[in-house]
Amino acid sequence: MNEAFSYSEIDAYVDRCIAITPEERSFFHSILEPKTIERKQHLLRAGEICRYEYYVISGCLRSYYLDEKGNEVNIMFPVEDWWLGDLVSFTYNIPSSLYIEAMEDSILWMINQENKELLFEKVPAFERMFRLMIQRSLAAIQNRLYATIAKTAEQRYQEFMEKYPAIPQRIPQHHIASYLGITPEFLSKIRRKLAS
Amino acid sequence: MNEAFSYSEIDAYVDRCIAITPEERSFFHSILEPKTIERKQHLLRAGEICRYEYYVISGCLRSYYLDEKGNEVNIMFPVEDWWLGDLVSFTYNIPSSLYIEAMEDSILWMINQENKELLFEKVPAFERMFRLMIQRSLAAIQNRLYATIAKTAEQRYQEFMEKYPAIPQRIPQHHIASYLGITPEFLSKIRRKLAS
DNA sequence: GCTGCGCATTGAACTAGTTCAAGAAGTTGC
DNA sequence: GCAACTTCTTGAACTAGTTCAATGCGCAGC
Repeated sequence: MNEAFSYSEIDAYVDRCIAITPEERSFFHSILEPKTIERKQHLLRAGEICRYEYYVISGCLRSYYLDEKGNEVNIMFPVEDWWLGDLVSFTYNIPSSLYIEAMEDSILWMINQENKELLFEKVPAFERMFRLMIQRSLAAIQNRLYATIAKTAEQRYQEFMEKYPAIPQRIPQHHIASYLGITPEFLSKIRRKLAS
Repeated sequence: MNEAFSYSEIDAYVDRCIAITPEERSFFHSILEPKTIERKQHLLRAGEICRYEYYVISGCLRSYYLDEKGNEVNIMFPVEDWWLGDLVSFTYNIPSSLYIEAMEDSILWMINQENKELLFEKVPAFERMFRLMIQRSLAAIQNRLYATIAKTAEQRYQEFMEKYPAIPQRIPQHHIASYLGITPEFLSKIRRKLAS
């Protein structure tokens, strides 16, 4: 295996959530599979079943779906130290409605369903780690929903820039507009206004 | 304890998620505390720490927060067989930003943090049940976010009516407007248009 | 060093949704 | 049976955000 596949980042992630023994850690390592993906390639397409959950070692991706008019609607931009996948598709074995595209060449760990179950069985503490992870996702997406309902696009853009200052250097602006729920043209106008 | 506090609904909920032994079920019952609340009373207010998670045996509630302008923004309308609470406040022991108000006289089971941890320790299967519950919440709120970003208010209203046809009989229309992220006046206009 | 493409910007016309003020209708309290 | 309150509706003026078409700019390919 290539030395780019380091356990140190994901181990640090685990350690921030739960305490495990060296043996448990080895078992965890044994079920992780390495994955590389090139810029512009898709990790998942709508209609496919999401068979893995992914942890980003390095790189930057974009998950999105197509709305009824066929427009891409961006959901998140997973970067280093994030988990991604389509939880619903993964859990219930149903076709995903998401696309996941690499925005940069990216290096990931992945874990399949069967092994995830096996992990929960052997090391129940991981059930907690994944519960905490989902809980954080839930809190984040709740905040985003409330912002979308109750705040103007300008406020949402400013909050996005504060929360993810590094993303705009890695992701084209029209994708950020779609994430914010506005058109690229309107985002451009917001930026002009804020610049003055 | 009043006979209104029946275990049958919550037992059915548990059975749909996990398999447990009679002893485990008894232990689960032993940590449930009964709670009744009258219409217009608050179960939680912003600033308080949410010490319980609640399961609705009967009744109907409303969770909301106040936006920057002081407007109430409705989040959900928990009814029979739903869980509610402020997960973030409950988990991290931080002040909640939510209000929870009873829209009808309601009957609930509640479970506190300490006992929830104890439950996870004694019966790890419950860790799974709560993970599944959060996962479903996550999927639901994701759908709602995408609808809010990519669909018109009219579409969102129609989907709400399909998904929760019983709610409008229990909740005033202006609260539904706030849930949908629009003004009561505009919802009224949508209804007029759809009626014709 | 040109060609073509993806990306950001601009302006004008438009539409979805808001705000405010007023009025009607149903409900609750006493 | 009236008063007070809450809810829903309506219309007119307004604003946030969209759509469409055009322009310019940087940069990758050859």
